[in-house]
Amino acid sequence: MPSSTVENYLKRLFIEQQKQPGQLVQMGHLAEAMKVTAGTATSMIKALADSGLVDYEPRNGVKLNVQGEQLALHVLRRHRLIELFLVQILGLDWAEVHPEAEQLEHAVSEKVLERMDGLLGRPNFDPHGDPIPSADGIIRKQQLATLLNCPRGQLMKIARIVDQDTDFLQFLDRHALRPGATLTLVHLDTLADAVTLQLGGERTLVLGTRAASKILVEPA
Amino acid sequence: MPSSTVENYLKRLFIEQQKQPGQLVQMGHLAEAMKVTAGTATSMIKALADSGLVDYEPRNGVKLNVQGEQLALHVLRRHRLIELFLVQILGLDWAEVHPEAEQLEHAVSEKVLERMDGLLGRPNFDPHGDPIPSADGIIRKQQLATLLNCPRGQLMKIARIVDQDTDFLQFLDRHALRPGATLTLVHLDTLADAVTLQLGGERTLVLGTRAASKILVEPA
DNA sequence: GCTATAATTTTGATAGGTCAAAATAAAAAA
DNA sequence: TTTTTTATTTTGACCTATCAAAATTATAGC
Ligand SMILES: [Mn+2]
Ligand SMILES: [Mn+2]
Ligand SMILES: [Mn+2]
Ligand SMILES: [Mn+2]
Repeated sequence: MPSSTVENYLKRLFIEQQKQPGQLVQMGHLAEAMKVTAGTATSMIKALADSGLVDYEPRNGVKLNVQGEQLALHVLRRHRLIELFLVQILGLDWAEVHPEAEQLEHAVSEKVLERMDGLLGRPNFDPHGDPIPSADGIIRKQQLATLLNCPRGQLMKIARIVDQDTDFLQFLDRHALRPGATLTLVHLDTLADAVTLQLGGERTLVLGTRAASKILVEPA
Repeated sequence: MPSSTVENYLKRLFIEQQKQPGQLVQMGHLAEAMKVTAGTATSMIKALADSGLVDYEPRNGVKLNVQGEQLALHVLRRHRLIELFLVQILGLDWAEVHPEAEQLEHAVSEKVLERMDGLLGRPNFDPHGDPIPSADGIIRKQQLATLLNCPRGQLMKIARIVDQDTDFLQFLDRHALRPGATLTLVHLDTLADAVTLQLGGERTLVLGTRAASKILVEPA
């Protein structure tokens, strides 16, 4: 049985790998993401390599192998199902479920997870629009535009938010920018580094490109 | 924040203390209950004493102090509320929720617990009939008879089962012996070390005194 | 009161995770 | 091609939790 530390590393590796497909994850990058020192990351990765969960190229980087990826997807499934459960069944705020799920994902058994899944009606997406891997470890990868590269002047629907920071999510929530909400990209000003959005009614909102790139949309 | 190991020791101390009120819990007894060696228990208890959670008399035994007891009650509350949640909301079997709760009790936040409590309607008892401590750490102590010392020939209601072993609980369940069920103590045979029970209908059941003493009842 | 026995505590080790600081290797700059 | 900078790995330590085995009490028996 993998420890929760191991589960966290695997999950993190999967997520970082997806951001730069094909490439190895650098030690420094991993250490930063896990909030540990580089030396700690190195020794952990060596242990994971010994357990046959990752391919490690010293001084080069690391990637999940097939077995590690399956495990990571399993943890990710638990995390995301739990998030949805907390929102749908217990009525927690979607902006604050991430840290809760971060703990619970290591404590929930297969049996309990299966019940949650059933109760939720075998959902495909979590409250942030992140896809939920299937029980057999398959994840649908979506091809979504960001608010920076989506068509201008066209009504779009928010599909996913790729940031788990509670304060950021609460900010979005205050402007009703949640998965499912619709909006239009009015203007992208590269010099000002900002986008102008048309929300419901007359409301207009200006976001910096950093923030805008975290909002993934699809045609409404 | 106490580690889950610390939480488990405190909970165990509380439960063992209740079995022999007033007395100190012996190291050997604690070690046995925690399934660790005596040396491990000793060093853990010394650590708990240093953290100001228990009163430790070397060579004599240990007991929770006020602070430790509050913490223990808090863990017990989490454990029991979770058990009820698993049965009522997720539909798990009451015979198998204990080990699940044993993990979840360390991962559930106050916020999540509060939602569970609300959803369950502020319950007072868990699926085994164990009382659930209140949020401010008060536990009602019940004065219940066992199937060994309850009045004979009188209809009794099962109030509580004081054993968490899944196989034993499933055995009870097969005979419909669950909290809330009614039955009559027909005969207690001290020589045969057994009791004869009258269940619903014509059904009769003979239990050894060891098993019978784990079934707590009250007048129906 | 002395001895055998049982319970408890100590000691020395190990495993998992972590950090700070030193050593090393690779990449970039000069 | 050297030198400097940056990233990675190693080393030495520490903390929590655990065990096995040795040392130390207490307790009971005689
Ligand atoms: Mn986690
Ligand atoms: Mn999510
Ligand atoms: Mn526990
Ligand atoms: Mn219970």
